[in-house]
Formats: sequence, structure tokens, C-alpha cells
Amino acid sequence: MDLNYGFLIEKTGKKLKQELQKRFQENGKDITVDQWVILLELKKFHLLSQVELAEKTFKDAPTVTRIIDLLIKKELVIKTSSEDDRRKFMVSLSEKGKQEVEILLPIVQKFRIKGWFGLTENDGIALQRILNKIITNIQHGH
Amino acid sequence: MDLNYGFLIEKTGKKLKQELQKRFQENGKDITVDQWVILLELKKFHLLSQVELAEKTFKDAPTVTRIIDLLIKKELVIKTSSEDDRRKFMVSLSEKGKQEVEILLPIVQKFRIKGWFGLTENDGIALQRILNKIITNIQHGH
DNA sequence: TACAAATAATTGCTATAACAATAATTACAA
DNA sequence: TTGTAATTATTGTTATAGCAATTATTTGTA
Repeated sequence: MDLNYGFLIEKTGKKLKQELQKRFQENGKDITVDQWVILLELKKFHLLSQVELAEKTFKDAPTVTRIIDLLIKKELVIKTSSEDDRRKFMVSLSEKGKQEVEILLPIVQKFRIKGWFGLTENDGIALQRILNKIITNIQHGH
Repeated sequence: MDLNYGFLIEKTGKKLKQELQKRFQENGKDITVDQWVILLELKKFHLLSQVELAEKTFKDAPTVTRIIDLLIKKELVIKTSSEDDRRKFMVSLSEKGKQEVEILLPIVQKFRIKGWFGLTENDGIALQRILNKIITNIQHGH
């Protein structure tokens, strides 16, 4: 096995991010891909603590704090302190944020379809199997 | 096709980077994965301009400039101005850098083998086909 | 040749990522 | 119940990434 799969995966991820970012810019959207990822989770789950957001997006807590700060400045999300745990802040989409997600979603979906052109359902299954296998392989133990 | 493959690819790339970084730390190696990628290309090609390094590693020129700066501080690489083009600097491994690469290489290879455990030659072919297809799909046109 | 265009590298700015340290709060165990 | 440990969020530091602008040099063309 002489395939440098790590390099290939990294490269693909980077290109995907760059190209999606371009689509946002082309549509006059002042938002980054990482900010988008947070917004999408908030659309799906409505109300999340920052720890929950971090888990779902595979980002660490400080990164989530900073992205949320930016999204608050853009008035796309709202932060309220939790009533049952005063350490927590619950984050949710603002009205403006909900509207923005509805505009961004078709751009993202179009991009996803374009990226998958010529690939099959089986390719999707294989990709998931391979990447998930790599993840479990490298985790615990050393 | 409802697979969020972009998210999955990004996640896998991130985990690969994190875990390899851990291996470096466990072995007392004060080097980042991105710095390692540069060193490996220099081992393969001996003498590269910064533009060539940027192309081979899929990084942009400013990023390469900054990584090279750090590698020079660590005395792992050398920069010499090109004789036939005074705009260029040619970068190569120092003696210390060559030694360091020989120490790092087995750590990286062990990690790659571990990550690929349970996967086949055909999986490798499929992975390359799928990821390369995605890359060409998303590039030109919009 | 002269001059505009292209190229190589650098610097500045902002965002993301990882790690460490800290403060506030909550959970748990003696 | 009291004190220790764990959790949540934040802040600071360094590195990587992308974009724009700049400088120095080279290329290509009129």
C-alpha cells in the first residue's frame, strides 16, 4: 500500500472548502464555510450549547466561541444563558439567520450535486466505509 | 444522494492531521504536520523554489513563505537565491533536516499502515477514483 | 530597446485550529 | 455537607489558510 491517502483526503477537503467558499462569494454571501457549518447544525437542532455545537461540528470549544462571536456580530445567531446550568449558553438562529440559511441551502445543495456527478450510490457507501474505517483505525491506542 | 461527503472528508482529514501530530509529540518531535509535508517534498526533490513547493503541497505562496521561515529557524532547511532567476529562492534540506526526515519517516509510515488496516488495494483504487472525481467535478465552471 | 505584463516572494489582515490556562459553576465523593 | 473534581465558556499564543497589495525581477512585445 503505497497510497498517500492522508494527503489525498486533505487535498480534497481543502478544494471542497475553497470551491464552496467561491460559490458563497459569487452569490454575494459574506460568510465562511465554517460559519455555514455552524448555521446548518443550528437549523437542524434549533437550540444547542457551545459544547454540543463543538461535538457536532468536530471543532474545539475555543473555535466555536470565536465563530459564534462573529455570527452574533453578523446578527445571524442569538446566545441566551441556560436556566438549568448557569455555565451554559444556548445558541440558536435569529430570524435573519433563518432567512440566510434558506438562501444558502440551495447554493450548498447545488454544489454537492455537482461534486457528486458521475458517482453512484455504491461509491457513497464505499467512501463512508473507507473513511470511517480510517478514523476508527487511527483513534484509540498508539 | 443525501450523503454530506464534504463534511465526512473534512472530518477525516482533520482527524488524520490531529493523530499524526500526536505521534510526533509522543516521539518528542517539535514539528507540525504541515511542516512535515514540506520536508517530505524536499526529500523527494532535493531543490525546489517556493512556488514549486506551493504547487506540490497545495498550499499558497504566503503560507509556504511562513512555513519555510519556521523551518529555517529550526535549522531544518536552507534557502539560497537562484542564480538564473534572482526573484527565486531555492529551498533544500539541511544536514539536520535530512537526519530529522529519516527519524520522522518511519513514524509516518507506521501511522499510514495503521490507518489503512483492514482496507484493500481495491479500496485504495476506489478512494482515489472517487476523490479525484469530486475534485474535477467541482473545479472549472460554476 | 523600451515598456507593459507576468512571475516570485513577501507582508498585512482576518479566520480557523490546537493547545494551555483561567474563571465560574456544577457534580460527586468522603 | 464540604471540598475536590469535572464541566462550560473564555482568553491568549502560535500555526495554517486565503486574499490583497507590494516589491523586485524577468518575459514578452511593439
